[in-house]
Amino acid sequence: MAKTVEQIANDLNLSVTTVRLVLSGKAEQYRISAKTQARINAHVESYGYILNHSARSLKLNKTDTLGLIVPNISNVFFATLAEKLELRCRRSGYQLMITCTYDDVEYENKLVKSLVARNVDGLFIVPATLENQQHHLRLVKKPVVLLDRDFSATTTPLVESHNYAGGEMLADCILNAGQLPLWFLVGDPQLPSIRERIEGYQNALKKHNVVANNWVLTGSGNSHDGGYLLMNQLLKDHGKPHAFIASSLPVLEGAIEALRQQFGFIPADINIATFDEHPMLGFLANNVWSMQQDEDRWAENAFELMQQALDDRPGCETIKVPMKPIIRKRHG
Amino acid sequence: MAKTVEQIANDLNLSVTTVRLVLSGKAEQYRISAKTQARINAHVESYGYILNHSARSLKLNKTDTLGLIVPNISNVFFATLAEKLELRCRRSGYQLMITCTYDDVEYENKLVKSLVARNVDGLFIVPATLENQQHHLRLVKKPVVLLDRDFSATTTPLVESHNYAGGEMLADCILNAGQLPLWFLVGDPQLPSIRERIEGYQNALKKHNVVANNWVLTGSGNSHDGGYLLMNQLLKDHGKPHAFIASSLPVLEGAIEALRQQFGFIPADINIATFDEHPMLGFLANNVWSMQQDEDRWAENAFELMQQALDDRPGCETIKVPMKPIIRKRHG
DNA sequence: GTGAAAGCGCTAACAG
DNA sequence: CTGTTAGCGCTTTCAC
Repeated sequence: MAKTVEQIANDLNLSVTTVRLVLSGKAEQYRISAKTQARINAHVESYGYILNHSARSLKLNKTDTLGLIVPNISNVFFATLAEKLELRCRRSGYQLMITCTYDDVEYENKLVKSLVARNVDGLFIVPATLENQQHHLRLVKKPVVLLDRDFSATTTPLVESHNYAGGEMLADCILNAGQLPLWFLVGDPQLPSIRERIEGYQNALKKHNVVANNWVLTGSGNSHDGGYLLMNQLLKDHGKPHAFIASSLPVLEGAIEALRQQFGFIPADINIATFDEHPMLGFLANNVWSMQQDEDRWAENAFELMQQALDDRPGCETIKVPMKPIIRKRHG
Repeated sequence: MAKTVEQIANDLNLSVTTVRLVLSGKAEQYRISAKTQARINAHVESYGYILNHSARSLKLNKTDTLGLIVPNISNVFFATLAEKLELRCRRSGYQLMITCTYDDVEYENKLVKSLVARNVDGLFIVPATLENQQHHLRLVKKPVVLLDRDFSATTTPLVESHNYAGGEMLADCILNAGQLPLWFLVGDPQLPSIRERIEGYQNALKKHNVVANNWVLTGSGNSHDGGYLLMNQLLKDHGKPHAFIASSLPVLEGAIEALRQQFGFIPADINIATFDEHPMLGFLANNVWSMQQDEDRWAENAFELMQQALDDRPGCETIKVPMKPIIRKRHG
């Protein structure tokens, strides 16, 4: 496996320029003789050639690589988003570097630094906090597109779901089914996306002329354990709920586990709503409403914003992607 | 933001060596004067410094980056594996580059090339086929660790689950519950891992003195749709099953959907077993046995093998990681 | 049609 | 304790 252009040139007694021109498909343009082309092609055929990106990017100061920083990738939403975004980037010749912070703010800062050091051409980031976000924007001189969390205080391009409308729509669906109170189990009330969902929910209540009395239960952490604790608290204080909304799938998982543990089974008459969609929601016997986020459109929009920034056509849009309700009706 | 070491050196009227030594923490070792150190640190404090990895890797011919190629990352197992592996790599100072093939063999080859061009120090690969695997091993001169699929015909290090034992154990569990026939819905019978699971299952039947009569149903594709078609075929040919095993979660999802569609609900008396674990399996009212793969140990072992190869202590082990059964008993 | 050479930012070896 | 220099493989510019 011949390595460098120079080696090929030496082997063939040609100059690097000549070899480069045919390797980069500009043979015709510079009218390299057919014989020379053939010699070079034959050599590559037998020894191979793989361009050295490190050298290229050192020279050109670009890597054709973009970075993605998400909290974690075992979360289906982020996993799907990462996948779609990788596909979209690749379609335009970029390799996407997917990394996770594991909800560690320190780690997140380090990741940004690591990716910048690796000379990525741009960065997609789901920031954990406003402070993190500002840290990144200060540090990174390359294009940045923020995802999922609008802490505002910035003119950086951003893509998120239309959380307010989503919250309202989801609450609306389940309110139409008529059971009250409608609890809202919230994993992480600090996040702007979650706050918007809560506001949407509250507006739906208002439109239905329902007076809520502290039906929003907030806990610590957008996780299985968070949901478990929230549901146990709910059971203890108010008994079996008739209807509830979970702020995310992990929270729902925990909540369901608490129910199972309390009753020995999952009471099928509880109306359940959740943000994010997963085929396994079909495993529940209950009425289930889920609010699906459209990762395809996220990816498309996020890449479009990145492309603009890379092309030096600034733009500082915030794009809100609509969510879509999925309905699973209980039997009978 | 001062950029290069050389710039800092110029600004401060020092030489690059001096600056480098303090930047790389070797100030004490080379007894750089406290004053010089202070000047340099102050400069970095105010203007910042981020090492240029492209230049470093061009010089050292290493990138401190490892590549991971999996079929897709929206599959929980691979997502979790990727996450654990990223953590493990990072713990030893490597950045992991996670990429997906989307089950496209051409794409897989391109990815290998792309990562090699980007000069990764080593590659973790879940190969789609034997041909792919051999293609990669021929092309890649860097260390490779194979994952999940033992097409054999190689002496390359490999990590997989102990699929035979897992298949046997899972079948054993559900056979103890006593309902026959015990169907096996298989998404992708070509894969060596799946074949081993089938063999384990068959051995369990033998040990239970059960004579099976074509209870293994194979379809096309390890996917939701694959499972859906398999279950519909089963329903058509043999009516409602009493017990079945799904070869993976996507297959199970499809199978459950078919059941729901047929009966309007999921008959809770069907005994269900599946490979791979997910908290949402707890949403089912049925008896559910799942076989959990231990991603932590996968990550640990895979990195260990990689480390060995990077250190030039070859080794050509195949490591089989045990699986663990999770049992969810139906109420009452 | 082909060649020669500079330089991207870093590291390592050697020189004082 | 600090400075100088060559060179990693590529691209670009200019020269013949």
